[in-house]
Amino acid sequence: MSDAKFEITEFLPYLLTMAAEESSREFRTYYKNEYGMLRTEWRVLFHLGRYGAMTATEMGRRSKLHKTKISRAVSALAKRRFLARHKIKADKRQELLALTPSGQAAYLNLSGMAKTYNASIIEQLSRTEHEAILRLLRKLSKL
Amino acid sequence: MSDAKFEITEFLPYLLTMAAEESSREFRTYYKNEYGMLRTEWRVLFHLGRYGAMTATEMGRRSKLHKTKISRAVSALAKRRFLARHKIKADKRQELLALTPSGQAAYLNLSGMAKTYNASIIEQLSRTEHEAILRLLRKLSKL
DNA sequence: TGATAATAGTTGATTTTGTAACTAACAAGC
DNA sequence: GCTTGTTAGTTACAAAATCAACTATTATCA
Repeated sequence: MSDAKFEITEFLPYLLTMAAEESSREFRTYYKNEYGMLRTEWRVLFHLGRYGAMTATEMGRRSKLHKTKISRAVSALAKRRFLARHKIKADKRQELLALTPSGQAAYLNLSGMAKTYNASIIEQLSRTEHEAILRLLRKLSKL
Repeated sequence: MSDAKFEITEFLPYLLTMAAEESSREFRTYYKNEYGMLRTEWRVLFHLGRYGAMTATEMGRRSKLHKTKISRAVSALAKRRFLARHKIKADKRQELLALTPSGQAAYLNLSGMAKTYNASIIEQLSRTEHEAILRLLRKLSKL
């Protein structure tokens, strides 16, 4: 950088956005073509599959998705029977969201693909690079 | 990773998206609050400021933005007099886009802020980390 | 108790994006 | 010239994201 003109390819928000879009776009074909899911739906599915049944609020806390996005994703997934809503007796406002068997199957399939896809990116990096990148991304994304 | 359960915080498309959103969100306040710009508009402004006047097609090639996005951003910037369109005699389909003085001023201000903002992120990293990250991001974003 | 506030989740209106179709101008070949 | 194909850029419509307002329920506390 020093005092040369500022290049956009040095600007991290820009680079991150491009890299995120590119890598997400590629993975998107899996959940979109095979299950007709949107990204938010895939994320909700993932969270339920990976961390078990939870309420929408808990989902929001974990996934950092806005409640309206979650609400719509849950409706879409419920309509296609990937998840079911269960009433909670103690509090009628809440409902427990849980994957159905076909939701489970979709989760297993997609998360397997995610793992493979991820590995294919990571194998291009050295161990040190990989660790540095995870550290930075986690810090930046405030996870 | 090995054979433990796959965590979403290891999944690069997810981490990149979160980090991109977080870092972009923060910078967005600058061009949004002070100039009422959208991200695409800021990018167009940046490209004109940094690389000089060019046509919309050339802008698309450099910025990797879709022509409809560029078209709309240019309209918005032209309406607010940040840029002006100049006819090209040799080809009536094209027009040269160039910043006006107030567009120049906005560019100088915002790119200065971008540089500072970027430096504040980078200073948290070692030189090796910084280089590793730039390399990965440029590779992933296919720049 | 009963009034007020807070929480869970949904819905609607507005804005922004994405995709495709379109118009106008130029290029190439006959 | 005339037909066909390309290219530059805009517009229209659909999909999605964002933000605010809303309903229903539970919590707080005088």
